[in-house]
Amino acid sequence: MDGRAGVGPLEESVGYALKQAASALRGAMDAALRPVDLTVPQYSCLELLGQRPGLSSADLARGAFVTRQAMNGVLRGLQERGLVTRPASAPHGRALPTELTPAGRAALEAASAAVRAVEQRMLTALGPAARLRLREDLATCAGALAGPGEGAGTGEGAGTGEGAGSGGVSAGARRLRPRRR
Amino acid sequence: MDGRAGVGPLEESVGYALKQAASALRGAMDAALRPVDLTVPQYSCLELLGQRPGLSSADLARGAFVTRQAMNGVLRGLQERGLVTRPASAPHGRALPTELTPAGRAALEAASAAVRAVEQRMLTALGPAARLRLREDLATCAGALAGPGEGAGTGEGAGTGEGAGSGGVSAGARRLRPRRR
DNA sequence: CGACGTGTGTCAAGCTCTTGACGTGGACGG
DNA sequence: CCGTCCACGTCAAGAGCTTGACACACGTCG
Repeated sequence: MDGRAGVGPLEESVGYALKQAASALRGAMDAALRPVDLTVPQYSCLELLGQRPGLSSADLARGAFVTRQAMNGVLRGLQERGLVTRPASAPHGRALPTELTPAGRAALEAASAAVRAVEQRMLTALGPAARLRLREDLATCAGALAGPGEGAGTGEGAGTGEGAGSGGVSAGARRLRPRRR
Repeated sequence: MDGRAGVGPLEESVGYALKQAASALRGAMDAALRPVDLTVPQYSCLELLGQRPGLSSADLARGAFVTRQAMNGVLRGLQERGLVTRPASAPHGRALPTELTPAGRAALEAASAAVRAVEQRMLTALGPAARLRLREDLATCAGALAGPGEGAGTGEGAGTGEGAGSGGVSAGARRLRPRRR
């Protein structure tokens, strides 16, 4: 550990800072969710279902930034625990609308409180305006990265307004497996 | 997929936006690094070594936000490919200082260009001031999350200044699994 | 001088997630 | 009316990472 190498370009990279913050957030969330016996994907799933009941497995997967298979496994585990319910037959297409059970809602409430505390701690040094701007900038970055990779929606992506919502979870969440063809 | 459920609190959460941006960035980086036959951890390792030669495996692990074992596996693969060199015996402690080979430096150059392009695309809608502020805010968030596991107070400095550098990689890169005992 | 704590490298095991491919049900478009 | 395309769900396999535990070296303190 010599005193060489001050701050390199690494610390100047936004991507590195993003990875660092995401890693720290994930670790803190994992630690906070451990007492509730929930992993981060499981919590994401519950939170998604709490705010948008009736989502399908694929929608949840996109919302939690994992693959459909992973979300299916998570969903299966939650279902075995009695936290979510899925009808055996699809009412409309092939999508099975998932919903929270009372137990699931209770678990979500506890987990959400813990996660909210973590997020507050993360943002403790930032003012309200800075938080809002940070959120918007992150969404902008994600939107800018989602578009040109394959050629989906090109129009927006830069504005502060997130014009999503009509679809399942968020229009900007199409990554992680689209596979151009 | 009916047109229900506008934008929920999910879109208002900074943590969610952070996860979204990190996921998009990782996907884009993975796609950009595929032609070079490098994974994201491998690239992180090379980039770290390129900017701070002589780092040990543990230092690299902290810098890439993975465990020592994972970084050791990455390092082994890179060493087999002839991209990095590690002395068989430790000169000082037990730490083996790793360095880049010419081939590794060449691979790093190509990969770094691809990653830089991705980062530029990600930040295409943000001005220089916004980028700098985003980077600082992210570092602040990571710092605020790194310190207090659950015991320390909330009043952590976490200013914009990153007073790290003398040690391995960055002082803010706390352990991935401290596990107090 | 010897004991302790810290940090590092390594082995082994387990798990989760990703990648790849398949079959099926609905929605267009000819 | 039928063919094509797209989306959802599922199975199987593989790789990657994390967890847990061990042995060794250095610095420090009693």
